[in-house]
Amino acid sequence: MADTDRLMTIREMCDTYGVTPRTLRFYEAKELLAPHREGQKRLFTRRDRARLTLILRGKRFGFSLEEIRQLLELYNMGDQQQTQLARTFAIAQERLADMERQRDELNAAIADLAEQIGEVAKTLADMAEGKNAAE
Amino acid sequence: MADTDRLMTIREMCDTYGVTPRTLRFYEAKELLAPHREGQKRLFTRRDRARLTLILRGKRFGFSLEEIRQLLELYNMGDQQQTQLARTFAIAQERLADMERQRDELNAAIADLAEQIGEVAKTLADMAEGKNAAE
DNA sequence: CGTATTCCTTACGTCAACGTAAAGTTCCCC
DNA sequence: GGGGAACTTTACGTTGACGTAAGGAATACG
Repeated sequence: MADTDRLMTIREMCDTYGVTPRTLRFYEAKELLAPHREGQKRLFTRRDRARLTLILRGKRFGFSLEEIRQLLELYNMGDQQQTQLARTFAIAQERLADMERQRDELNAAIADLAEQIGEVAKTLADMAEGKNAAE
Repeated sequence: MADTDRLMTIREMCDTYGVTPRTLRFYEAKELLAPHREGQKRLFTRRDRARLTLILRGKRFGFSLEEIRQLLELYNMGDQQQTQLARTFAIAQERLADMERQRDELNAAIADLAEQIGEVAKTLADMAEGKNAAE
């Protein structure tokens, strides 16, 4: 357990997650991360690493950092006030619906693009046989 | 057929697709669209509309306008030179792979988020029963 | 005929998400 | 104790995708 609970320097974080120091400091400034300090040096906890994983995932889906920040609240609420919890719950449900819509559209676009590729593949095959496309 | 072949003004386009004039002019400047001109006014064809649909779709998946421009080439190649066709074909295959990866990640994230939401829903239900979350 | 609407071009402004450069600590090593 | 490695802060720069304002032309309306 000593391993997962290890505190990491900014450089270790960068190497592990493929980001720059600037990015980590930027996320801290935006209150997405909150590393500990030893003197003035940052030390990233297990919690920071879990959050960073979620941040990077969120980014791949086109969420803005601000949206991600709101989602992180959800992952972080054990026993808060009911009102705030319910509000974040609603936000998360909307995001989920968004993501499902996006997935559906993505699947449609994949099918679409695959079909186009198939046709181009045929054209290329014909050309390889020496046929002229203009015939 | 007079309907689908209708030429549309910039305002009709904006109303139909929910974009601003600036956006359409911007896409033209980036060579994503190529509307006809009547005097100096733009008239958008059926082809422009089809392309705009693809542009907007692409954007929802996080493709840059430049990437979208390259994809649009594919949708537009009937019989081009083999070299160029093959190159675009390769690009399209990479994009397709990207999209499939994105879909897979999206599905994982959806499952993830759905689970979190489920847990929060339980917490809310407990609270509604009057139980204290701290108990 | 005036003016109102809709279009146009040109060009500077903006916002997110960092990059990058400058200048200052802290700690380690020989 | 001089240097260099790894960290820090502050602050201006960059890129993509437009927004927005300024000023001009064409058509339509009362």
